[in-house]
Amino acid sequence: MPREGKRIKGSVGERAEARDQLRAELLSAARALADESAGFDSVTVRSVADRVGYTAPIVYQYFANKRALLVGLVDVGFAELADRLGRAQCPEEYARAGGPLLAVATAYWEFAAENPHLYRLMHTLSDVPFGTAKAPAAARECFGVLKAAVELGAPDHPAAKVDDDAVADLLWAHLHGLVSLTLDGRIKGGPRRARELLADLTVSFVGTPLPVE
Amino acid sequence: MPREGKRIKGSVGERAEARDQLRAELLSAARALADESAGFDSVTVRSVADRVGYTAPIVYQYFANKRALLVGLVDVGFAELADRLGRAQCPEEYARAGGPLLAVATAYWEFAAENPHLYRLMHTLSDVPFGTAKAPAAARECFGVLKAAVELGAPDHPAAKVDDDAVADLLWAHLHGLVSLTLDGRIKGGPRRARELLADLTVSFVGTPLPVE
DNA sequence: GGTCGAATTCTAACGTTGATAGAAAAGGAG
DNA sequence: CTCCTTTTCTATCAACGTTAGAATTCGACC
Repeated sequence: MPREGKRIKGSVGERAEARDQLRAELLSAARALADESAGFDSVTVRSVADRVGYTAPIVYQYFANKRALLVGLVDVGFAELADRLGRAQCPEEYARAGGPLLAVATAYWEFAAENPHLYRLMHTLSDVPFGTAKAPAAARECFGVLKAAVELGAPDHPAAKVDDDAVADLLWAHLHGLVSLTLDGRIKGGPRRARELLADLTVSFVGTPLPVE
Repeated sequence: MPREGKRIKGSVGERAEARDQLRAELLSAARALADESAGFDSVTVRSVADRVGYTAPIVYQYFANKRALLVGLVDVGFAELADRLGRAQCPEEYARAGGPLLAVATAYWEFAAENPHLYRLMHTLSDVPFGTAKAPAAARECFGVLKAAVELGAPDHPAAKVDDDAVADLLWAHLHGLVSLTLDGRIKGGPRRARELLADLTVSFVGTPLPVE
């Protein structure tokens, strides 16, 4: 869709708005290009600019460099993931899915399945750490949902003795591990079977009774 | 270290040997460059060739393209991981580490900690699937070790009902998830705390007794 | 309403990268 | 000593990220 108005114009307020919109269009363009071809390797600065009807240098009016553009997309990704997880975080969804863990795990899985390239980018782009502070707000939000689910769904997990966040960290790691290996084609049987494993992941996470002798 | 003999020479048999050695040197050079700077992004065909005392086109005498060179390194990585896991797979190590799962998990963790860039490459380079067949032999070997450990260490895992490999798949996913997030700097507290989580991962994997009421 | 100035966008170019073609050089075989 | 194969390099290409500076456009002010 080549731009119609082409140049950004209007009063100061209108321009600020138009600038925000073009920034968003650049992000969408990059995302769309990654989806249409095979991943973000084939997304070039020129192709992104082309798709919104501009030439390459326009990108640098909105992002410091290509990497910043991709980091912008990572933020979008976490925002969408947070939204999806948030919608799973309510008693109705907990009940419908069969428990807090399953509800949250399913939401996580579905986001990754519907946005494989974006998901991969979110974990491929290094130096976007979010150990504690400095993390994108959306990422902390995601973590919060996982933590809430874990407190209800696996209150007696052994990792709880490490600290308050440990169990949620572990759940995130488990989800990411399964999703990541699946996207990489490293789980035999593909997404279908991996989806089954996801259910058992949550089952084992709440704690399996040891055989009583 | 610029080459000394420079040109490959000698009788037919000697040349085959020398070719194999140069191939290995190219792989080592790429690996070393990744370790010295920050990851494989800064590894260029020219820099690899330079490091072994040749010019860029030499690489294409040994690998179809840059990607093939990196895939070669992935194979090296899985071979080393298989070796390390294999050394953990014996009754002595099982006992020393506190069970088969801990032994295997520790070996996995240590490999990743000592070779972060290579580990990342092994999971970043897409289209190197090993769902079932076609997988590098070393990767199947790794899986075999995990499977053996799981059969001893978590015989009653709920995922066992999916199929024979399900529990091992899950363990691999859990290990990869924690390692991967740690390398990405996404676990607060860094490797130190993540290492603790690893222990609890295995504890919860064998099955936590539910509180008996 | 015409002019000024700031904002926006493009053209042109640079250095680097992966990759290829073809020339050059080197060594074994007869 | 000459030939022929193998090995290696020089030169070059197109594509990429990025930047400088020119050109254009439009709102604002007199």
